[in-house]
Amino acid sequence: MTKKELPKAYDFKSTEPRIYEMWETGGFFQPHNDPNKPDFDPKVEPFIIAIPPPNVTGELHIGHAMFVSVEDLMVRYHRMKGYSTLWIPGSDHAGIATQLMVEQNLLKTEEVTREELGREEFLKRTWEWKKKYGSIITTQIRRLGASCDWSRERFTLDPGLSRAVREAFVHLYEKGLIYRGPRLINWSPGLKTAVSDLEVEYEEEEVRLYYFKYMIKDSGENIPVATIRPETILGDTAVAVHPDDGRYKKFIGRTAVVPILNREIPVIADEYVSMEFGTGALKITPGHDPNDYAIAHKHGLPIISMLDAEAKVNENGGRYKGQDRFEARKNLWADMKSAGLVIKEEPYTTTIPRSQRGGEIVEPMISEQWFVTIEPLAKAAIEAVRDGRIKIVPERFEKVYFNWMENIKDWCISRQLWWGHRIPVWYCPDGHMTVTREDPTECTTCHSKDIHQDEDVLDTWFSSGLWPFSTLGWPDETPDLKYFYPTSYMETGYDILFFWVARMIMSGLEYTGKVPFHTVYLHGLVRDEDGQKISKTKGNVIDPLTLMDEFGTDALRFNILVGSTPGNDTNIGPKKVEANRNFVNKLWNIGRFVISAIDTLTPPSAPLSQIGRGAGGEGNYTLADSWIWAKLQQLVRDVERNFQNFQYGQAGQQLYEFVWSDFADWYVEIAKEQLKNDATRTATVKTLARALDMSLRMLHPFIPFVTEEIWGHLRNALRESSISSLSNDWSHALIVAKWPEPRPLKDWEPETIADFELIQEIVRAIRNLRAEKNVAPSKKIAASIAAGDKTEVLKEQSTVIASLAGLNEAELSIAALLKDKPKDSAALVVGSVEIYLPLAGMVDLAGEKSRLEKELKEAESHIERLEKLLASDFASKAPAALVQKERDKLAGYKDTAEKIKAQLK
RNA sequence: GGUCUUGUAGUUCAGUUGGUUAGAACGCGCCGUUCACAUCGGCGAGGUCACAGGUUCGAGUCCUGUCAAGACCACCA
Repeated sequence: MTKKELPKAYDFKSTEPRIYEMWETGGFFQPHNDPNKPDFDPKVEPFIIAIPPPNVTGELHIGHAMFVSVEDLMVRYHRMKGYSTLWIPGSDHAGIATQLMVEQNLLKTEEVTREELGREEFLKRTWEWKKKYGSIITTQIRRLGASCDWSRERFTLDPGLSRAVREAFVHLYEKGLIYRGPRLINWSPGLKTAVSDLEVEYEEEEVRLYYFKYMIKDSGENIPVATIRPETILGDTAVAVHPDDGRYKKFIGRTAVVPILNREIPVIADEYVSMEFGTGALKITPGHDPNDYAIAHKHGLPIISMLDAEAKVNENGGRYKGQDRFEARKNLWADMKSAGLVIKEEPYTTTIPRSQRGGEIVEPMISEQWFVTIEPLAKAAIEAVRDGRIKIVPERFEKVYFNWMENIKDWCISRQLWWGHRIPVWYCPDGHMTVTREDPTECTTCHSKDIHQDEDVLDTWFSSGLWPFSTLGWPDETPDLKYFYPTSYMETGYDILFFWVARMIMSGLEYTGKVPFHTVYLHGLVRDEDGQKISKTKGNVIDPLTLMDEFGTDALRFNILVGSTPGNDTNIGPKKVEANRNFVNKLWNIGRFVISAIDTLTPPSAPLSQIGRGAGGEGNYTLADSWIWAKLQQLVRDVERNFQNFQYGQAGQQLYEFVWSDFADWYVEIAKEQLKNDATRTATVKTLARALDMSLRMLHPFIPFVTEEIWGHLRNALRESSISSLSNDWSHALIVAKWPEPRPLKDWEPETIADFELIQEIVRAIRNLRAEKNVAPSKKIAASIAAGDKTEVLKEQSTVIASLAGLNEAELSIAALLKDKPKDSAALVVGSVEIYLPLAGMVDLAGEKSRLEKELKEAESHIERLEKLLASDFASKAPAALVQKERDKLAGYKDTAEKIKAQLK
């Protein structure tokens, strides 16, 4: 193999597709322990996530990037940990969304409506549409690096999943938990279908409140009533007042007259009516208002529907028949005005129900629909979270979950659409219902062959609710279902906790008897760079594809994953992604450096002594080698802890800081010196390689492409080198490499870190002074250091100190004590170490005294603070180790202060 | 009306069970490019952790209240 020069900048454009192809064709996305294969081992622990299925005709948006990034991170982590890992992908038929899209397209291209086309032909066209555009979203999800097992891809309208839907429906029906009947539901006039309570959004809007007179029959008296929907007067069946209301008591039991229609309706008393609000009297329209509906039931009032499917007034509306609801509102009000029934109208702010999909105002209407009796299902679902079988992360959403579940209402599952699972109920002319798992040929009650299927389809969420098990083969006891169910994590946005998560829990428990997953992880929503909610009208839409084109997938993923916490919203924007692109490039260049060090490694000319600790156990390791190794062990422990606590952002942050601040800024710089030296070269290369290797492993779930690419180069370089024995885990791709396991803290680690930190402080202090005094970075200067008991450590590190601080090593003297205080020098005190830089002739030393005085003042303020602290109850009540730490600090500051004072003399 | 979240540097955010000099990124100022990386390096400025109480030896962190921003649920016509 020839050594290729790696480019200076990481080329994600050519790398990403190549790496993904390698993973996918290499079979790395499939569980290594496949229950369908003969060598299956049931003892290996599975880890599985079912993807939140995107809409089949949708296009990638930032929300997809969010969940794909988080789930891919979880999946890659567990895969590297050795779990038999499966991320099962798929898409959702998305009834309303898809049907609307196809309808609109038909109208535009062929100028036909779906009604003109007919149900069968329309469905044929929709399937064609799905075939044509359904792969766009999955291609785009691949671009994000998703390591899903595409061989197990599912679609909610697949035969298998449709069978699951059928089974679920029949199961509920047979159990008596599904019923059909006329009920007051939310009707979307534009879509001409019922929608569930969840699909209605309430928004505060400025409307008008209309006051008018309800005339009492055979008298000149009236009851004033207010409404925001005057057209519903046409459907009134009562006027209600509070039983104790002195103003209206006398009218209770009398008859009121509906304006214009002159229908006679009773005046009733009900405590629901608030005396304080409005006029204190309420018109009752049971056919078009949920509260009125309840009152009508209580009082046995008739229920009148006065709107048709398109929200036009029907035959019950007299002369307004055929008019649109808003037109009728205007006309009826005008007529009432002429009739002298109008009192006034005024502006009013209230919440208006609008369709989540179409945005139009939803009308409560009486309609024949299918419902699921939800209470028993909800009870079991509440229990599962309460007793800990399901854990929700972050925990606070459990409260939200309980609150919703405890107040849940029956679920309207029928939709007047064509694209979806048709309700598996057949009717015969006598009205018998046949509900079976297989399509029937006759009525099961009267054996009539003249049967027809219900026209409606099921709510899309009915099938999505089965997703964790329907994708695994349920209702069949497939090997996948047996091994992988219940699934592990359910990862999704908190915005669909009710829509989807709650329903999966109810369905899972009801149909499989098991929880569908043991952990729910809820991520936040994506906001723009300034924390603003993303919306098309604001024009701040963030296109993940553009960001990936410009900065690469890894950069986008890192932005999404780092700096966010579970359940909290995350900000994303070009600036941030750019910063992460820089990190990816930094990592790439560390990789280039390490690889070139390996490639140019020559064996030492003489045998080496064995000192120090580091990447390969005992060896010829320097302080820096041991230090970076100790830091790396600490990092492994921190990252592991954060992963266990779902603190992925924190883990990513720590990795970022380690790579850039510790590894690149310090260790790599020192390694440059150590590589020049025969005695330290081999251990340095080993350390470089191992530190890079472990960083790549831990970063892989965050930024899979660049880590895989560097790792491949690193592996190749090591294979050809004399240190190929460094790790036994180099045979496969990084995606299946072993996750670094944390080791307990070793005794030598804290001291090593402390010693190295002293070196860092000395270097920083010198750099600082140089910058302050404007000493040119290229200018090598001399230095004398009085190091006290740190003399030995510092002497060992003299080359390092000299190279990092820009000193001339030949003119660097380190001793426990300096016989003579160098003249005309700038003095620095770092802890107990004194540093003299003879800058006379180069810079003006006049400011030295005041600089030292400033530092003395600072040290003294610390001394004062710590003495106070140690004199307080802290000394007696705080843990001893902590007190000792503060005592040590105090001693350090005192030492520093003494030394500065000596300088000032 | 109920529940919840957030309030930390100019901006956007981290800050794990309370531990005593509060961090990052971007931005800003100064200096620097043969030596892995200008998609870079060095140095620096910038915060009374919204406010007021309380618990504690000790509070950005826990409790109570206030203010501000936001979310969700439920809603009186």
